Amino acid sequence: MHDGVPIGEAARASGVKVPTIRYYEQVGLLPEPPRTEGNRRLYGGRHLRRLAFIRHARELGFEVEAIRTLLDLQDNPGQSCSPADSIARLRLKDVEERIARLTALKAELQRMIDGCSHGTVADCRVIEVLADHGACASPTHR
Amino acid sequence: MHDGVPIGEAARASGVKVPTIRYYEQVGLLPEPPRTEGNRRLYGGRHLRRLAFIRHARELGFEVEAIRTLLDLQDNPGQSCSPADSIARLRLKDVEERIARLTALKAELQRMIDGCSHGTVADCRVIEVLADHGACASPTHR
DNA sequence: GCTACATCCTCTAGCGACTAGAGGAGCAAG
DNA sequence: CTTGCTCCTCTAGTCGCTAGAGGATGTAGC
Repeated sequence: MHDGVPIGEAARASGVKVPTIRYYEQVGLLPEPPRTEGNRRLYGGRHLRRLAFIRHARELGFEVEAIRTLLDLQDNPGQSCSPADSIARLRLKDVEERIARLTALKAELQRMIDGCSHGTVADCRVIEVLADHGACASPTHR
Repeated sequence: MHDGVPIGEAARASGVKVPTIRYYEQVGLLPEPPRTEGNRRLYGGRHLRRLAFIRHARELGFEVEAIRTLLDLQDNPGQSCSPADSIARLRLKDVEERIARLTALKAELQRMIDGCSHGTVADCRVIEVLADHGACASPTHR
């Protein structure tokens, strides 16, 4: 029965950097852990699990505000999960939109690069396309 | 022969917001235009073309620093275009990586959402997957 | 006990690319 | 001459951290 691990070990265990952990505490995602006599944070299993949750959610691109809501839901498991569901759906929609935009960008960049004759800037396709949107395939990127 | 348009019209013409145009001037992407007696900026064709260039480059996701280089190149058209080429290639690589990551995320989010039984949080798949990375298909997202 | 060194603490400031807002001046139309 | 729009400068805020200063605490070896 020990009373917890220091922040450095929590960082190693979770893959979240030490200052980031303190930042999560500061913005209220992670509750303040107990401290040692010497004022050092001691993280127990509950904190470590919450930290893992946060990290995973951040990896999936959820914003801090969304994670706050998701954590609230996790704390009250009797509620309907539809808020969680809709947060995830919104996130999915966002990801899909990004993919679509980036795919269009990719095509445009590829066209730019493929058309480059490796001469001087004067007849560089990259510069030309940037200067003249009309020379661009997709008028609606971004 | 007129001497230029005010910033609001430049904004409408370019699709760049007024404060953003001023910001570009501040960080040195857009040269300071002449002013009227009443101290208002007046943009001529040269400025508007440069603004369009910047906008298009930003839409393609180039960073301000990269755009600075690209504009320098455009100003000296006798040089080799290989710096422009390599900036564009780096950008393409970045876009490709993002697409790959987002595609993995999309799959994970989809799985989450599809598994959601729309009951309570207690057995919500969304919350569960976030809490337990082991339940996640791709351990290497992001 | 003493020294070295790692780890921890708080606090402030910086990143990129804007965006928002305060507080005021200029200008065109009625 | 007033209304209402556009414009000006300036500062501060956004997001999610990250870096660094300056100091306290903890641990291992001698």
